[in-house]
Amino acid sequence: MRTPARQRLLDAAEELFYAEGVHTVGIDRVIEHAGVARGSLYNAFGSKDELVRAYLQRRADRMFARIEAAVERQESARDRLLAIFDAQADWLAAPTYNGCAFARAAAESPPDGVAIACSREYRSRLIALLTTLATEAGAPQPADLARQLLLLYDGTANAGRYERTTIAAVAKAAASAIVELALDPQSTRS
Amino acid sequence: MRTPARQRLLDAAEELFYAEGVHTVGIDRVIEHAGVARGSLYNAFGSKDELVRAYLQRRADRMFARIEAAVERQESARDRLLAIFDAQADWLAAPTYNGCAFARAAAESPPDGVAIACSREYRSRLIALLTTLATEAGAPQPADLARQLLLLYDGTANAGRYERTTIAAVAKAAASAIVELALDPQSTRS
DNA sequence: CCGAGATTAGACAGATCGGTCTAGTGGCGC
DNA sequence: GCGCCACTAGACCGATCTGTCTAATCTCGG
Repeated sequence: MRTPARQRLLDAAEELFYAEGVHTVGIDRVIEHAGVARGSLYNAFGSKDELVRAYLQRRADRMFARIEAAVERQESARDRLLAIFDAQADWLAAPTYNGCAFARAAAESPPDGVAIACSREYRSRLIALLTTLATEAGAPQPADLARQLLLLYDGTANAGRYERTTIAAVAKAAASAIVELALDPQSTRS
Repeated sequence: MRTPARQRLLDAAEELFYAEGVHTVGIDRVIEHAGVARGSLYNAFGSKDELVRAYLQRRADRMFARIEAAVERQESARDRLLAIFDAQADWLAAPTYNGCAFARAAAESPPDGVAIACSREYRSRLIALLTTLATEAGAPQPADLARQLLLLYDGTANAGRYERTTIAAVAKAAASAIVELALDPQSTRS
């Protein structure tokens, strides 16, 4: 156990912050749940803000990796463009799902807070990925298609807080319709 | 000025809560901005939670009224179904727009908090309205279409916090595509 | 074996929070 | 004119928050 403190703190922070909100969960809750002393937190991160930043960045990396894995799992350009909704469906199926971590953290954050910055970065990464996939799928206006799909992705994450049973299927159906019309505006549906 | 206190409190609460977040803004900020004594707030509302509830309910009523007005402004069933995005475009155009008040308040709220309850109610009202409009438009599965459109509505409200310039047009285009395919699955696009 | 750095428990400070209470003031109906 | 009620200003309370500090303990490299 050479460096368990920082790791355990991150795990505890992610669990509590995501489940209950960044603002609601205090330092004491985090260190108690991590089984770590108060000083260790400030030694490792310096402030709560930095802990929040580390939590969001690690989560962004993990989510992005899973999205990319879902993309790689598909072969056709069209399926790859829709793969982000497969990853999202997995998250929605988890019993601990509680909406988009970034959207929720950003909602609590002042406009210049760390959560807003992390959300912006995550969003731009998603837009970049979706735009690339849309281009590869031959969309006439890949940037617009990417933004449309991101809207759906955002909305699904939010709606998932209220009903989690069938919303993923609804989202994917809507995404398919958008992609369909963007790629084959003139043809009939299969 | 027979009853200005409650009114001024609600106005101040809406302004501050929406701009900066329910949790961030304390009682002192609200009463200072309203120019009202501390006791008046507790005389009128009893607690901060009740002030939040009153704020969200009044906002829900106003937003819903404007959505319905936008619906009435349209004649064709298809345009009425899309009218909610016209109302949203108006909100997005306001310089003070800061995302969906309900989603943001809910993000700060514990699962059993008032904000979650208010959000649920607002969402169900929207779903009911959209389902009715989808039925009138002749959608084969009006409930699914309504949920798809609500996803887009949610996502647009969230994305509007980050880019407000052209997102409304992107959302309406996506909504049009969804409606198009839901109502005329076989025909070609106009 | 010993010393440096990480870690521990916990007291402590300063600020802010929601909420209560009191005393005084204003206007309006009767 | 008088009483009633809303309102005001502000002190006050207990809880909670982030962050600092101290002193003891543990671990591990040299």
